[in-house]
Amino acid sequence: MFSPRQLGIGIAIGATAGVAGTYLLLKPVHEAPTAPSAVSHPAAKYGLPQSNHLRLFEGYISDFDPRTRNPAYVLECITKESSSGEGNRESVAFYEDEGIDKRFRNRLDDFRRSGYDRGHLAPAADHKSSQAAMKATFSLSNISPQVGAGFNRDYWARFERFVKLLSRSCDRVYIATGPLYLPKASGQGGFEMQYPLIGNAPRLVAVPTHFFKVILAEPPAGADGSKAAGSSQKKMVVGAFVMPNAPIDPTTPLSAFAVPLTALEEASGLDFFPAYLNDSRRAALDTTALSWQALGRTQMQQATPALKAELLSLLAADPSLEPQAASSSGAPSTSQPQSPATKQRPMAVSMRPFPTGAGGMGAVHVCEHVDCKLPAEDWFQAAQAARNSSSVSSAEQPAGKLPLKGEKSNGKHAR
DNA sequence: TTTCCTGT
Repeated sequence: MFSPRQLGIGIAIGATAGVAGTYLLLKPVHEAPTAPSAVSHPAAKYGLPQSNHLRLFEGYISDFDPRTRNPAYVLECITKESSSGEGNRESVAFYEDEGIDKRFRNRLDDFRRSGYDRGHLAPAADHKSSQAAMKATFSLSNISPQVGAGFNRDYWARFERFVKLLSRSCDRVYIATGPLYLPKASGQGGFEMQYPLIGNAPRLVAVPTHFFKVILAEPPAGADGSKAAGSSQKKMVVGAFVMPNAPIDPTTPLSAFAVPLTALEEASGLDFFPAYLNDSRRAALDTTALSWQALGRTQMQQATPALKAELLSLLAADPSLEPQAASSSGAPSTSQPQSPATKQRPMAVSMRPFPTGAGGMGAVHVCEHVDCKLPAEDWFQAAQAARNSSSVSSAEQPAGKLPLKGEKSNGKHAR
């Protein structure tokens, strides 16, 4: 009668209903919605033990798990507007979430000299519409310990940028991000959990073995009247990805990390986007996700030049080939006229055909919507180079760097 | 168009 799942849903609804405009950084929002009086079971006369803390911030929600001292998940919604603007992280510092009791929250000291980065789950770059919005992402209730080099500062950062770019081809992008603690196979067919912890016992912060992102993107509303007619055919864009909290080969295609939602939900205990995902949608998307994962892993493991060329040709297939599978897979329910809808796709992203992709009950996998390759691994260097060349607008020579070196050497010589 | 850490 009072299953944890029902409770969770009730809490979520109660909390979000009160959010509207009143989210405050320091307000202990977890107290109101989880009031023990909400449960009338006789065993709960003196209240239920509290284990999770729902924290509402401008731009995102964190469901903080005090056992691991990580968020259980962080949920955000980004748009082109929210992810661009004046927000600047230079003047922002991480801060402890005083809305969580001292016994339960993670602390700045936990991360100091831990060897791990303070990794944003809702990325700072997703919330640049105002300085306040960006600052909110620096609350430690949005932070998990992440491996820095090779992961948080590299592949994961590129993944975040990939997700952010979805907000250019979709109206709204809903993203659930969180840690995973995945067991390893132990000797005799069993499993065991093994992961580091940082901080001081007993107030330890778990270091997740993996991180996930679940993406649910709304297709753009018709910009013109002509598109409005086809709006019912616009498909939601959905995908789930899981990556190890470890350095990742920068050449790995993103599709190699696509996972079936069902598997992620079974591993995490979380039911994602329950107001949209139902069993049939989930099943269709899971099939597609496995296909993309297999493609990506094949690409990763057997990257002989010949196979690379073959895969590249497959990936670069003509966009006009788009969802043929509706006819081939024999899903009669999805008997939509395909021609108008497919031609109206947003610009700047390459539409990709994939045989098992159709029949997603109104949804397509992320890898069908855009190339599930990440931007070039040297995109930061490229951006820096572009910045340098633009700042040295008149003089194209790299001499702009020389004065810096000269200053340093001058300082040394002065001594 | 990005992540972060290190001292006194």
